[in-house]
Amino acid sequence: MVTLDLPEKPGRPRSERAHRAVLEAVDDLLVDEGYAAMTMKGIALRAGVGRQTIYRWWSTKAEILLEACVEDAREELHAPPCADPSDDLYAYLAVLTHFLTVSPAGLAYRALVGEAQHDPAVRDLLQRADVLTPSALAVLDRVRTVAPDMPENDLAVAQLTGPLLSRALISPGPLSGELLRVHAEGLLRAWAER
Amino acid sequence: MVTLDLPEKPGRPRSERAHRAVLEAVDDLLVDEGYAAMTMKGIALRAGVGRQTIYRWWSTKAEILLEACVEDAREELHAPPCADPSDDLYAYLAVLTHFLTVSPAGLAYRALVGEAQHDPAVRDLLQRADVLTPSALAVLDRVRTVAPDMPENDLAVAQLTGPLLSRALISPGPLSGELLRVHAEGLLRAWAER
Amino acid sequence: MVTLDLPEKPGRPRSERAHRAVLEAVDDLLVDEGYAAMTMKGIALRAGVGRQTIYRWWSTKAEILLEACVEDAREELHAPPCADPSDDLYAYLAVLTHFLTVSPAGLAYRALVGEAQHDPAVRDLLQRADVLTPSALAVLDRVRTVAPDMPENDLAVAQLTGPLLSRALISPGPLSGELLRVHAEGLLRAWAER
Amino acid sequence: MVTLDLPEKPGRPRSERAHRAVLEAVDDLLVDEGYAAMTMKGIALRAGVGRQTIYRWWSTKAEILLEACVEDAREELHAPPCADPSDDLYAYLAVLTHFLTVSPAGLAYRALVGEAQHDPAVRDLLQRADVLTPSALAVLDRVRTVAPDMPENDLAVAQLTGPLLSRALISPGPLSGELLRVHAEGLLRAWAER
DNA sequence: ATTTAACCGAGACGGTACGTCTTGTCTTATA
DNA sequence: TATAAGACAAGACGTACCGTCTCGGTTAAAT
Repeated sequence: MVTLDLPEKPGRPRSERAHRAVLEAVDDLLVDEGYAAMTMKGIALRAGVGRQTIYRWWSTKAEILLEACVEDAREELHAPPCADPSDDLYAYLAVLTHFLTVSPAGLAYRALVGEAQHDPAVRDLLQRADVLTPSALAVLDRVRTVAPDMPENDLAVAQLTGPLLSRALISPGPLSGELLRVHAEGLLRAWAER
Repeated sequence: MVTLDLPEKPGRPRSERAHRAVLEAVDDLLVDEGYAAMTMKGIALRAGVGRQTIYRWWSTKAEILLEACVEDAREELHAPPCADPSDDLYAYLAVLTHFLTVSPAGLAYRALVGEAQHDPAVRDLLQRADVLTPSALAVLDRVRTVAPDMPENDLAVAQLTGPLLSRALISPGPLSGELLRVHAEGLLRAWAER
Repeated sequence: MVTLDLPEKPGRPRSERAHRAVLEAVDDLLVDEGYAAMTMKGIALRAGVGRQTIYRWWSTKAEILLEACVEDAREELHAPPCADPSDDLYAYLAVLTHFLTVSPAGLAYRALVGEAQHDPAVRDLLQRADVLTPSALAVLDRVRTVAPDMPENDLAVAQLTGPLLSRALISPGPLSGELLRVHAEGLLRAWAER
Repeated sequence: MVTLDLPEKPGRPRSERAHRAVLEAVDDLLVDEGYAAMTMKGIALRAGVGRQTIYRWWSTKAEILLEACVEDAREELHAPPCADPSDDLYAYLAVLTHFLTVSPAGLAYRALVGEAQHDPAVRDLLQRADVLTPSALAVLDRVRTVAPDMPENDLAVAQLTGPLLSRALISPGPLSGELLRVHAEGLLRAWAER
C-alpha cells in the first residue's frame, strides 16, 4: 500500500488556533471596547498571540475585519424564500436590519465601511468583496417575475438595501418592522408594470 | 440717552483669520492628501496656525470636519423647486449626487460618516447636526401633495437619499443621471395613491 | 529760580503696585509650589498682573528672582560685629546658614544658582550681582588683623562660604551650630601666622 | 547534573547600542548645545533612538544625566596617593577642579546640581548617589593620621570640596593651581593638633 | 478741558517640549 | 520555521508654557 503524504512544507505549521483566536478577539474587542480602542497590540493581547503573527497573515486591520465578518454575513443574510413576493422582500429586509444593527458581524461591516471613507485601499477591498450585494441579488431574482419594471441590478440593490444601510450608519435605532413592510411594498409598487 | 454697549469680554479677540484658515486647510488636506493623512499637526501647519489654537475652538477633528462641511452643504444641497414633481425629485437627487461624489464638502461629510462608525461621540454629533435631512425634507414637502401614500419622514428620507448615500460610501462611481430619473419616478409610483 | 523738574516721560507711570505684587508672587510661589511650578503664567495670575507687564520690566525669570532676593539678602546677611574673631566668623556662618536653608530669599538664591547651571546668561547675571560676596568680605576684613595668613579674597571667600553653600545645594539639612563653630575656628587656624 | 539557567524573561533583550547611544548623545548635546537646548526629543534624535526607548529605561532627564556622569566621575576623580599629605590633598584638589570645570562628566554633574535646586526628586537622587563624597573620603582617610583634629566627615568633606564646588557653580574660571596648594595647606593647618 | 501716550488687565496668537500611545519591524528563546 | 514576548524607531496625540500681539480701559502730563 502506498502512503500518500501531502508534500508538507518543513518547519512548524501554521497555528489554526492563533488564526481563530485573532478573529474572535477582533469580534470581542469590537463589541466590548469599540473600534477606536481596537488596536493591533490589543488584538494580539486579547488573542494571546504575537503581534508579528497577525502581520504574517493579514496586511491590514481591514483584512482582519473583512475575514471576521464575511463568513458570518453570508450565513446571517440568508433569508428563506417566501411564496409571496412582499413577504420575501420583507423577510430579507428583516435579516438585513438585524445584521446591520445587532450582529457583531454587522458591526464589523460598518466599521469596515467607515474605514473605507478614510482609506482608498479599504474602499477597494470592500468593493471586491462586497458583503451585501450577493444576498440582495438573490432576493431580487426571486421577485423579478412580479416586478417587471425593476431597474438594473445596480440601482435595484441600492433601492432595496440603501435606505437600511444609510440608516444603520447614521441614525441610532433601526427602522421598525412595520416600516420595513412599507418599504417592501413600496418597492414592489415602484417596480410594477406601468 | 442710554448707550447699550455690549459687555465684551477683555483680552485679544478671536482671530477670524485663524478660524477660516483652519476650515480651509481641512478641506484642502482632505482633497490633496486624503483623510488618513490629515493630522492635527498637518492642519495646523497648512493653516499657519498654532496647534493649541485648533484645540481652543474645536474639541475633535470631527467638529472641524462638521463645521467645514455644514455651511457648504446647506448651500450646495439647495435645488430650485420645479413645477413637475418628478423633475423636482430628480433635481434634488442630482445635486445630492454631486455633493456626495464631487464636492469637497461632501468628501468631508463622508469622512465624518466614516468616523461615526468608529467613535460613538462622532455618531452623536452627526445625529444632532444632520446635514442631509433638512434639504431632503424640503423636497419631500413639495411633492407630498402628489404622493399621498408617502410614509413617515424617517422612512421617506431614507428611501430618497439612502440609495445615493450608501452608493457613494461603497461603490466607486455615482449613479448615472438616467438612473437618478428612474429612482425619482419609482419613488413617486411607490408613494402614489393605491 | 530754576525748577529742576525731572524730565518725566509722558503717559501713565509705572504701577508700583504691580511691581511689588510680582516680587511677592514669586516668593510665594517658590515657597508654596516650588520652582518647577513657578511659571511666568502662574506668576502673572498670582500677582493679578498682565503677562506683558512682567516682560516690560524684567527680561527673564532670573531677573525677577534676583530682584526678589537681593534686598532681603543684604539685610539678612548682616551679622553684628563681635569682639572675638571666632564669634564674629561664627555669627556670620550662622546667619549665612539661616539664609541658605530657611529664608525665602535664600530659596530664590539657590534657584538662581540652579538656573545658572542651565543658562549662561543667568550665570553672567549672578556673577555681576553676587549676593554672598559683599557680606563675606565685610566679615573677612574685620578678622583680617588676627588672620595674617588669610589668602586673597577669592579663595578666602570660597573657604568661608563654599562649604556652607555647597552643603545647602546638595545635602538635605544644614550643618549644626557646633560644626559651624568648628569651621570658624579651623579657618582662624588655617589663616594664623605660620 | 543540574543546569543553572538564568530565568531570562522572554522577548527581545535590551539594546546595549541604544543604551550607550543615549548616554553619549546626552554628553554631546550638553557640550555642544548646553543644557537648556537638551530636550528629550533632541536626545532621541541625536542618539538615533525612539523617544519611548528613553522613557523605558530612564524616568527623567536627571537619571540620564546621573548615569552619564557617575562612571566617568569615579574614574576622573581618582588621584594617585602621594607620600606627602599636602601633595596628596593638592593632587585631589587638582583632579577635582579639572572634573568640575573641564570634564564633560563634570558639566553633567553641575547641570544635575542645578536641576536639584528646581526639583526635590532630583535633589533626592543626587543625595542617594553622591558623586564627589566617596573620592573625597578616600583622600581624607589617607591624610587623617597627620590631621588629628580633622572634624567629622560631613564637615571635612565640605571644607575640602565646598570651596571648589561653589566656585565652579558660580564663578567663571577655576581657582589657580597656586591657590589650590594654599587651600590644601590651610586645611592641614586647620586640622593639625592644637 | 482735550489730547496724547504709555501704562494696565486679559487673553488669543504661533511655536515647541512634554510624556503617552500606536504602528510595523526586529530579535530573542521555545516548540 | 512558526510562535509569544517584547524591545525597537518613528511619529501623532493632547497639554502646558513660552514670548508676542491685540484688545478695551486707565492715568497723568502736555496742550
